[in-house]
Amino acid sequence: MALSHAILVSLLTRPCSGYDLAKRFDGSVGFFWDASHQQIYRELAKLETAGALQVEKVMQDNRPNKKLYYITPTGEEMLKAWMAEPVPISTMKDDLLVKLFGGDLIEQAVLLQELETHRQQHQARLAEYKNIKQQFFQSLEETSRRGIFQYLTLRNGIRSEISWLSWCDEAIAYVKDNELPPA
Amino acid sequence: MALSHAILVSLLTRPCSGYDLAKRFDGSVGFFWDASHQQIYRELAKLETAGALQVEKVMQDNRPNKKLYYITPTGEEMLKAWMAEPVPISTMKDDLLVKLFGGDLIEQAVLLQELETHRQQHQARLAEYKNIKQQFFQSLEETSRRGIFQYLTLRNGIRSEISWLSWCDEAIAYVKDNELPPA
DNA sequence: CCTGCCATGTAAAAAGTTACATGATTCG
DNA sequence: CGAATCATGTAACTTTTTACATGGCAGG
Repeated sequence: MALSHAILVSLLTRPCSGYDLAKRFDGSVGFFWDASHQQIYRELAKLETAGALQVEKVMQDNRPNKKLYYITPTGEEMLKAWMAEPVPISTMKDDLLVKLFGGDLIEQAVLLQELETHRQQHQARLAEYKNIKQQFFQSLEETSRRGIFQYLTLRNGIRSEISWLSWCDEAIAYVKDNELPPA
Repeated sequence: MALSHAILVSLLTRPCSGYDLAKRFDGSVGFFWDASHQQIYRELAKLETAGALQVEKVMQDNRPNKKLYYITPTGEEMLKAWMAEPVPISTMKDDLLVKLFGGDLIEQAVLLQELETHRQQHQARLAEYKNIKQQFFQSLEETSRRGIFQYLTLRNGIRSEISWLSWCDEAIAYVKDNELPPA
């Protein structure tokens, strides 16, 4: 049930439409929670029924009308209640590591290609994160408390990508040059 | 459908029962894939129907009988076929980061407690990983190729936990002492 | 003219979670 | 004597994924 909380927390910053939310889950919020637009629309409907959100229909010319979702006091209470409860540490699910575990089964060139593609994707994400940092967190002294909390989630993403990059290098060195990973 | 692949890759090392598999998904394989025993039993039945696995019933005294699952050539082909296909980089879902994003909503003492609990859990995982390294990867020169691939997945876990620990320190320093995170 | 953006959803299938269910043995 | 380990599953429910569905406007 944490998708609902991710939606609520995202709506704290600024009320928005399902479409906008979906884009956020592809950016900032997407650093720590992933959701498709289908999930989001369904969850928004549920949250509205539960009284956690209020909707305002916005008529538009030249483009489809949209629904703006606002978090209600009830919604904020729900979020706070959840935040007060301890949550378990997240579990991992990573296809690439499953592959690597059986890495000796396939042609090393194929595996190498895959590792290099992944390395590139992590690099791209890191660049994106650094970009956001430049754009929104130029001066931390002037950033609000809420902003700092959001910056901390960004820091987590940056650290994670750096960690992945170094790991990819290790793995690539082994597959490519048979270089043993560090002890 | 990647649970099936995680099971297959795990059965490459050694045929075993659903119960044993569940324990592995709580340890070594669990570093990169999480699954409950219910899921595993269901998936094993499916894989058997698909011809990817063969079962041998083992009668035992003093303890319940069990079913040993072996991967078949068909199963190995399925796994290889999947491994040859590129996989997307994994998406993240982390409750703690959702909480942190809205960190200013709750009492800082509560948040601090949560961060410290998580830090402890990451530390425990790291210790576990290092333990496995000591036990099974003492000498990499003498480790088989397959073993090195498995070691690489362990390295990923170790790197990830180290990264989390440093991040927790940053977050704790902010919540506790109002110390701004690094730019 | 075609692609992509804006904007909303439905429906079916697959995967994952939670709760229930059993029962002997071993260890402290 | 009680808890943990071994060993297997079923059933109901929730969540996620994948595919389908629509339609106007803007820019190259």
